Amino acid sequence: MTSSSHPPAPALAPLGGVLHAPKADVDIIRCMVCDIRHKSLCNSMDEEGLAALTHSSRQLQLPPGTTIVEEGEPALAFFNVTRGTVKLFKSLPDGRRQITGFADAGQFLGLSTAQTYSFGAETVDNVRLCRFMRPQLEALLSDYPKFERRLLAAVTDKLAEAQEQMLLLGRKTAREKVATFLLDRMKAFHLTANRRQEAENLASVPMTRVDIADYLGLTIETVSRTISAFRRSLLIASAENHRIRILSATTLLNIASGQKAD
Amino acid sequence: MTSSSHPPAPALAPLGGVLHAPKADVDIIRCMVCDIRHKSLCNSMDEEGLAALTHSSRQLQLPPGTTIVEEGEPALAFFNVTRGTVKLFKSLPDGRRQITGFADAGQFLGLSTAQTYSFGAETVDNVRLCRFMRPQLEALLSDYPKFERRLLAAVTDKLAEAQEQMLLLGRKTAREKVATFLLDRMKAFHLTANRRQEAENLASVPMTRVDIADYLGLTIETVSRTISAFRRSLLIASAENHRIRILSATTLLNIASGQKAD
DNA sequence: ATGCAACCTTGATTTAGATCAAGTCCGTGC
DNA sequence: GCACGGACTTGATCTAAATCAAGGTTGCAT
Repeated sequence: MTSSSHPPAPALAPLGGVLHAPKADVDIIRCMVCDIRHKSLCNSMDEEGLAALTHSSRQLQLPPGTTIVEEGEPALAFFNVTRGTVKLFKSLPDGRRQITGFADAGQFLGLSTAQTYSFGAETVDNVRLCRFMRPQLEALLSDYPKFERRLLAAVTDKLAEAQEQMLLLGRKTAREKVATFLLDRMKAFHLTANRRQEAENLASVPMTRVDIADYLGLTIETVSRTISAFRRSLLIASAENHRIRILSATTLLNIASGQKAD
Repeated sequence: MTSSSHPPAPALAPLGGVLHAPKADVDIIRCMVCDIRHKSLCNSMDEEGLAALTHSSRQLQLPPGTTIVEEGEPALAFFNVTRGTVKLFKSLPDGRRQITGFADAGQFLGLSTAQTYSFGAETVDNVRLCRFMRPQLEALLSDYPKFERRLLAAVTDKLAEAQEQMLLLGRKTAREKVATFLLDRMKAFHLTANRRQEAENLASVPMTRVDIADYLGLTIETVSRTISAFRRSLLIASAENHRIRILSATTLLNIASGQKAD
């Protein structure tokens, strides 16, 4: 079994990275002009609610490899990703790591009922996110029932996703895992991209092979070999900017769901 | 990789199994006298709320192997388990199955934002549960903010559990998986048991080896061999009534968390 | 433009756990 | 009390993916 060690843990910025000095008169309408608002929790808010959201949060911009949440640290804040991709993970004492999910723009992270976070979170690429301190978040939940209901729905969806991922980790082959991953990254790109993609069938893969392996419960070598095999079979092709072009989504879908077809 | 086939699917009772003809005058205080109320969502309710819960739900009693929820069927109801153990699972078209969790007394199941259930659920042993139809559940959420907040917390906890299980499935060895499972079943038994256990260190294991294997992402043979090895090492011993006695919880804990100690 | 470092790919070999194959145990009905 | 069937155990063998081991790419800093 694998024992992927921690990444080099680059300069844990203490989350001070507030975006361009939040001039009150600019920041007051932040949520109202947010371009991914409609794809996030925030779409449950009316104008007044959006003002409250803006007040309750700070916007942060963080470079790749920044720690957002540290496993075991006090769970003080809740985050909404508005740009880029965040990885969530859990680790064993000896360094083995499981990435439990990637949060792309529009996704939240940081919920916890315990005093401390049971998981870690780190930026994959350049990330922008809104941080809500816990008391503020709780006030919002109480003041805006629609927001609370929306959060309940969002967590319920995350749970369904987690169950899907358990099926993948427990019962799929390496080939099936990688095919599933590529299709998921294509879906994520479709949801995330603003402009109707010049070319649809693209998947955004900003994470390294190590991250993919730790997400799929494989080693980097197996991930690399499997992707190479898909490329050789002309199911996918590389594209610029950490993108992969999906040449045959239907075939990948068959593979992902366990039909041995190819 | 495994290909555990479906269990014999015994006589899918159409969920008519209402407990002893619900005489209105008995059923009206059902929730008030419920002995596991304090261990469930329902502990968020005051007296009035409990009456509302009783009104909004029906109590069912189901024998082992009964289907509660069928993957892909309309998500019409939400359930609270009050007795026994339910297994939740997802399947691949070829029959491979992943059990995503066991719901013991006090746990809920059946939440979904989609029109249909993305998972199946089946009784493991004799199960008693309360069924809430979706419209009734939604009314409760709106009428009792504390209940909604409690549900949000419960789903958040389930998500944390799911992440822990992903770590197990993706990165733990067979030995570590089985040790983790046994400890979890001990915790579950402590939470569930009413009388302070005559002897503490017992784990309740009502499910078959097939279920355990499908939960841990292993085969029944590997589960069996690993349990035998633990027994030989005197870490555990069999007990009556589908119970296992944990002889060295600390050693199991070390194994479960990846220290190679024994 | 060059050299380094991180990341990725490919090949050879090993191994943990799957698969195949008998049994054994245990509870239930006759 | 016996035999049938389902659940479990144990052993022998196989294999998918891990591990070990080189290279090859790429992008950035000098």
